Amino acid sequence: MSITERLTEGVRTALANAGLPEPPTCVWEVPRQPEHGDYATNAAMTLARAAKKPPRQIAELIVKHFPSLPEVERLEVAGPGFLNVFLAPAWCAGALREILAAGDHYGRSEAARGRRIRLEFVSANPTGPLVIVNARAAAIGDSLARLLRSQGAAVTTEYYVNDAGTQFEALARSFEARVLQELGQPVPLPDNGYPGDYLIDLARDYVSECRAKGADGMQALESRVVGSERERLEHFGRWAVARILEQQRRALRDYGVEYDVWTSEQRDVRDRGLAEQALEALAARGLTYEKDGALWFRSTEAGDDAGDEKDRVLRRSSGEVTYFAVDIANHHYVKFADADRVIDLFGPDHHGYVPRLRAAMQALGHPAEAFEVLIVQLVTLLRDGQPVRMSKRRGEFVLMEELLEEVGRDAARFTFLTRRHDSPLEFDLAVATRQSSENPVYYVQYAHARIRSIDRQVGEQGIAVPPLEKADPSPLTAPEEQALIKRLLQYPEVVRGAAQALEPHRVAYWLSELAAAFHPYYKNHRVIQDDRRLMLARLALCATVGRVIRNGLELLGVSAPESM
RNA sequence: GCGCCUGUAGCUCAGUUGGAUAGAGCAUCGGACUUCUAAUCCGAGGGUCGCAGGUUCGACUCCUGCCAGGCGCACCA
Repeated sequence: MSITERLTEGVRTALANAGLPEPPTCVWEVPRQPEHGDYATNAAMTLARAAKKPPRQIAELIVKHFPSLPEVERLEVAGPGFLNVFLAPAWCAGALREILAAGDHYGRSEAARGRRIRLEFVSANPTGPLVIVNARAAAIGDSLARLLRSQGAAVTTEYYVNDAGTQFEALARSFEARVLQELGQPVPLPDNGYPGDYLIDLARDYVSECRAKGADGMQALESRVVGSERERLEHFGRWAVARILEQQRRALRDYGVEYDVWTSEQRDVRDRGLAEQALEALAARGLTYEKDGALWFRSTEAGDDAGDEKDRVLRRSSGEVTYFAVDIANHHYVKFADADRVIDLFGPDHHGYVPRLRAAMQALGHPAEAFEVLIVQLVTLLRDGQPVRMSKRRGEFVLMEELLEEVGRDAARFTFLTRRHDSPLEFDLAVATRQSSENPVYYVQYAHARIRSIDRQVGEQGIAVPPLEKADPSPLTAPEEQALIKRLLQYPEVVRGAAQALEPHRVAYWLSELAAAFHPYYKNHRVIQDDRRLMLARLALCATVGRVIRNGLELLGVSAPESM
């Protein structure tokens, strides 16, 4: 049980003893000012109306009837009715040993045990390489998966491959044109084609691979380019998608992001006839109608509050199902098949699409809270203060690989994770590169490296150290030491809060604060010294800080270096 | 025109689900290395929380209306 849970229990007991009603919730916060205690609650103020007593009086009653707990040194009533809790130093120091014993388990919980979560992120069209905003979504999505798993949830991460439909065809046509150009034929790039140089490179690869197979290969190629349109698009499209997907997968792997599932729109949804099945399910609920030869979804009736009060097409008059229809099927039959909660990370260009998808999910019987969409806002890339224009269509962009090369994986991930996902982000490449040594990520990592360095010194000096989780922490009486320990005790609740709110940036900020508490301590107090009892206690404290930094950085997918 | 996101220190961003005197990093200025790593530490300056109302014991946080920027409003995805 966490500290705040214990405190909440104490408050409830006190209220019961005092004959007062219980609050619906008891929210604890860590006050900004140390003199306001280690934890504070406004329970008395929220109770004032129901109890018909002034807040301060209620708080006094809580203090009077509060049970004796080993965690608590004293309680104070302050301000308009705050209840401030001061933790007992001896208990805090003792908790250090429990953290060390918990090891990489510290910060984990079973709060989400039994929850099955499907988490989709990045899912860029397989029509080009990944770019910077994809790196942002990858960092957030991957960290979310780690956070949710740390709370016991069974998370399946998914990359949805949009390998069908209009954009797939555009890619296929563009690639075919590049192949023909490579063969010396002066064919133009189609309208709405993809002009990027990467397709020229791919076409060159394609042709040289055919050539490498000798006469057979070239013959196969020649028969391909004269096939029916459907055959040609299928062949060139599949080939290009497979290559581009492989590039994307490699870039993500270099970034430390691996997926559990790569869903193919064509293979896993369309070929299984799930779209038609979804349309029937909606029709059975009376939520579709025919108009102008097309099949429509009664979006507004189903709760689509996008504001434009328009119904949405599910099947075009041409007979083709829309992306929307396929997506409904994907969510309903594929994602929800083995999950009770579905989370999608979308770009801001898709936010208008969310209400209709949400409406469709609810129409198909999924509770509103079971389907969540996080909008990951755009990254404005600056180079020397000037915005870098990016357009996949015009073939101008900064690749995810280039970002990694310039600023590094850890710095890139940490930077993305120090912003809320729904906040637009400015990323100045020149600044990030030039000032990389002053990036907050290095501040946190350096704290870890310093701790490791102490361990190395201990080893080199031949100092015998018994298992630190059994060390006596009572010599840790300095204010900085007490403050560090109390901060370490907050970690599990920070992680839980971040997981619950789907906000990994909370962990990143908290780690910076932990490092900010450690560095001055390191400066002012020598760990290795003659007083053996004190040294062992400090070694235990440092080991705990190092452990928590490792655990926290792991949740962000950032490495904890042994030395820097 | 309608909808979504954003607006907090010179810059980039946090702000604990409505709490106490609004914070961090960078940048600027001034100090600290004979000692476990100076990618560090100590100190200083810097604010009409876009604007105006409202809700209440209390508002950066919630509501309404404006202003500014970004994005979206297809039988595209």
